Amino acid sequence: MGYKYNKEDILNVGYEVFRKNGYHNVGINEILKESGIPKGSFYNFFESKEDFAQQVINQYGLSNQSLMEKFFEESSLTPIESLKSFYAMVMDMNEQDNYAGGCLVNNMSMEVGRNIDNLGAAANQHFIGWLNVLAPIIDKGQKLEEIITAYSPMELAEYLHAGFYGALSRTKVTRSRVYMDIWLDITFNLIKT
Amino acid sequence: MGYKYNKEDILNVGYEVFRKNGYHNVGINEILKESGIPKGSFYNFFESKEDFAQQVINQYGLSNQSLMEKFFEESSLTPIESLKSFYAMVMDMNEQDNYAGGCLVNNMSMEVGRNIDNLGAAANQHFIGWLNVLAPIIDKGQKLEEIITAYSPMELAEYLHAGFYGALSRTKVTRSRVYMDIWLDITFNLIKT
DNA sequence: ATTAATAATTAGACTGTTCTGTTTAATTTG
DNA sequence: CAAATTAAACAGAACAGTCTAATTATTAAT
Repeated sequence: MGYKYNKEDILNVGYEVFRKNGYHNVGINEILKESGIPKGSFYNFFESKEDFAQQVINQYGLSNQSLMEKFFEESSLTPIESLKSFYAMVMDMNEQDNYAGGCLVNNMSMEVGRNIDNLGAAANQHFIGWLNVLAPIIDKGQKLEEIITAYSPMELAEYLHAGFYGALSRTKVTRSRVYMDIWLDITFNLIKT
Repeated sequence: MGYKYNKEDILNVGYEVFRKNGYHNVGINEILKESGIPKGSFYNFFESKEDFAQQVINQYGLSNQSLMEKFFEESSLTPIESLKSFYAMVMDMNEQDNYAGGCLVNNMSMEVGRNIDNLGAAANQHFIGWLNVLAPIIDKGQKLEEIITAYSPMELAEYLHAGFYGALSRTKVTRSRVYMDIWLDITFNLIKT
């Protein structure tokens, strides 16, 4: 028999709350209230708010990477179509969320990436992990002559990554997916052979 | 003779501090300390922290729009080269800043754009203002057959805008302009005819 | 198997600091 | 002298984190 609470439940609450409300805008008490655990238990599991946030980032970063790997493994489409359908799926998820949260790792990276070194480094590490999932798919697409070869797979992966997050961030204030859809259309028209 | 302090000095301090450290991470006391004014004077000029931040956003948003307009007016390059050199200039400025702050309006839009409506709306308004500076230049480039015509000037403006901010945000955690430079190269190769 | 000892977890009151914003009085300007 | 501004003490709430005690789970001994 385990104890009453477990870390993962608290991390999941942290994920949702941080993603929607940011880091400095969220107090520990909000995490406690949402997860129903008392303060003593929280500080038994986590050293500090910063340590907690780092574990939240790591949990989401790794689970998102698994999701990406699984998506591309299971996809029966060609590389470029597979990539496009991946972004379309993420965009659908964001629409269902009413464009409220965006990506936790990107939000954290922007808000505290330069002020809290550990959190910035964690965010960057997961970005690199995700890019390393994209690059081999792009490589395949290039070898199949679906995707332009003027740039390396990693360069194009960064290009997709940056463009997508730029477009995603626009949805936060426009509350519309219009330009995110256009981003997808333009990007995949431009990188195809 | 005016009084001892004026709003613009305080707004400039707010610009620098908010840009580098965010909104919720910055207390009024930090603004007071940096600008050397007492609390009473601050609340004489501004209704609240939120009101202050909104005026900071508006001042920077408008001044950046003027800077853009002036840049393109004075540029002797062709439209597409003019656009590219504009982004190169902004990238240089960001490098000189050691990738520490990024764009105030974008940062605010990301951190509080969805939680503090007034600030989100202000950020979005300035984004639209900037896009409306870019679009006519893109239009000219299309008419000169320098730029692809498959997408409208506004669509391409959003594409540049989103991609640039995505690439810019990457510099915050990588502390390197490598992929920002690659973004510039890829983007302008892809949108040229 | 039961019990005793130990370790981990739960619980929430409490601390000291920082937060935004208020208030009242002094000072400066037109 | 009247209005605007300056000045800083003050208030109340929220903040991250600590502390002591209680309960619960695990391990060791019998």
